[in-house]
Amino acid sequence: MSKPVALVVDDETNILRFIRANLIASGFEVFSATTGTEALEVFESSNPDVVILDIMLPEIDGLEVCRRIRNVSDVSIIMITAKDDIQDAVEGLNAGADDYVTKPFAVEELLARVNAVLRRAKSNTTQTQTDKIKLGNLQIDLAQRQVVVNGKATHLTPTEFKLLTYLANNVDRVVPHEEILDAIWGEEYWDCTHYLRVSVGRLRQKIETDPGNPEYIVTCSGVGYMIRNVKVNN
Amino acid sequence: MSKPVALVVDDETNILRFIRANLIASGFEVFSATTGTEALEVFESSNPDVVILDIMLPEIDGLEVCRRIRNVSDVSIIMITAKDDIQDAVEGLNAGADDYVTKPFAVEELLARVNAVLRRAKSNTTQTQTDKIKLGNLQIDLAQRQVVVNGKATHLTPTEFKLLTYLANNVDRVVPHEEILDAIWGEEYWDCTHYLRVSVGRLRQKIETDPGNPEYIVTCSGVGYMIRNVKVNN
DNA sequence: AATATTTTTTAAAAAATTATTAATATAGAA
DNA sequence: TTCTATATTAATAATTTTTTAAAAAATATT
Repeated sequence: MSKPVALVVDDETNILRFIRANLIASGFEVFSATTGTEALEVFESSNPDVVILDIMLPEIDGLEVCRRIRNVSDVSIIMITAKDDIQDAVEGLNAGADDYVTKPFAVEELLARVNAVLRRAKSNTTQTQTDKIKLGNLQIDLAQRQVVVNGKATHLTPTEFKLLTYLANNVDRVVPHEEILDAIWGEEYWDCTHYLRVSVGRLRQKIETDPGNPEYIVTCSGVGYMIRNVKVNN
Repeated sequence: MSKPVALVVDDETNILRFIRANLIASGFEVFSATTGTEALEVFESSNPDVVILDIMLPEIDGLEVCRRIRNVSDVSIIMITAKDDIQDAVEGLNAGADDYVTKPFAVEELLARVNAVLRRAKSNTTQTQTDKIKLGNLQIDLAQRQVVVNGKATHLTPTEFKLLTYLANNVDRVVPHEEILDAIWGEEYWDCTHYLRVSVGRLRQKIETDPGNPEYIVTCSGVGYMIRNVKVNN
């Protein structure tokens, strides 16, 4: 593999330079940004393996940047937060960060976190992330975030896509409502089966030949949903 | 299923009483301890589903208790830590805790965490539990929540499924009506043998070759039902 | 064998769960 | 800002599952 790519976002240029230098010394290719808006732009173009993100930022704050990145990517994110501000850290994790370090920090600590997070990310991707999942006549293209049903490309909304891939990663297993809600909407939504129902309904409209008699996503009354690897005859 | 068991460890007896009361109100069976040493003893004997653990404890501190429990068990552990002490929280998670709440906390928050942690733990076990039970020509597919009889898959309703797996986990033993009702419907239904009869009837329709002369689920008049591991000749 | 008890079967009513639809709210993009 | 796509919410229709009750069959008891 070539050099890992890091994106560092901090408005204090001293700190930014400092982190940059150390990451480069550790063998990273480093991009940087000093505002939230710039961060999102650079993120698009640099496609980093890890993002190091200060919470205090002008324009769009770090939490918001984190959420937006999370919306479109599973990249590793480490937040930098002021010491003793546990609230920030917790919010960061809720917004989808993988870890955080408190300011001021020793470089070694930051590097250790970065490496730990990358290690975890790597072991996850080798396990789960093939870039295409096939289920009968259904193809899920994880990279392009679209599905191909009977050869026809179909656009899915973010929620629909997450829902479909979650189920697809658990083929032939009834996944309980709670678990799906946990995974897609977040733990605090475990109760909101109605969200799930509406989304499953829309997803069926898009991927099932006859949405009223679903082939792929079958419902298990009282329990949850299961996606089936349907047999096709060719 | 019977009540979930919680172990609460705190040296401040006011807080302890407070948490106890709320957990009991939420349907938990609660054990408690006020020191680290006592906590480890009670843990052994009570075998709880979740441990709520204050970090500040006399004798052995909460972190150490957490580590020692982790050494021998995968039970869910929630740490209670002083507000703003982010270091504690981080160490707690490193020591193997599943979550933490900061003091002072609202009861609702603690209960929400407890339930979230238990939900996660539960969904993990359903995933890992062996995914098939075989009894002669009968296969119970735990992941897909269906039975396969002579190669033909049949869908089961929640009650039917619970009933069948309960019996299957007690092969070749007559399970008394009362016990089944306790386990499937709940202890307040121990009396409702008619529910059981109807359900057994429907289950037989689905799994027996000749429901009138059941091979698998045999009835023991006046006592209960037994599922048999029938021999097949191949 | 006759009677009582227990169990099975059946069907209908009731309850719970799920699907569908449409209106409203929200977020991101032009 | 306004526009567009998406998500949430709520109401209602459809379906599935459970409960209830009663009659028929089987089993046990006297």
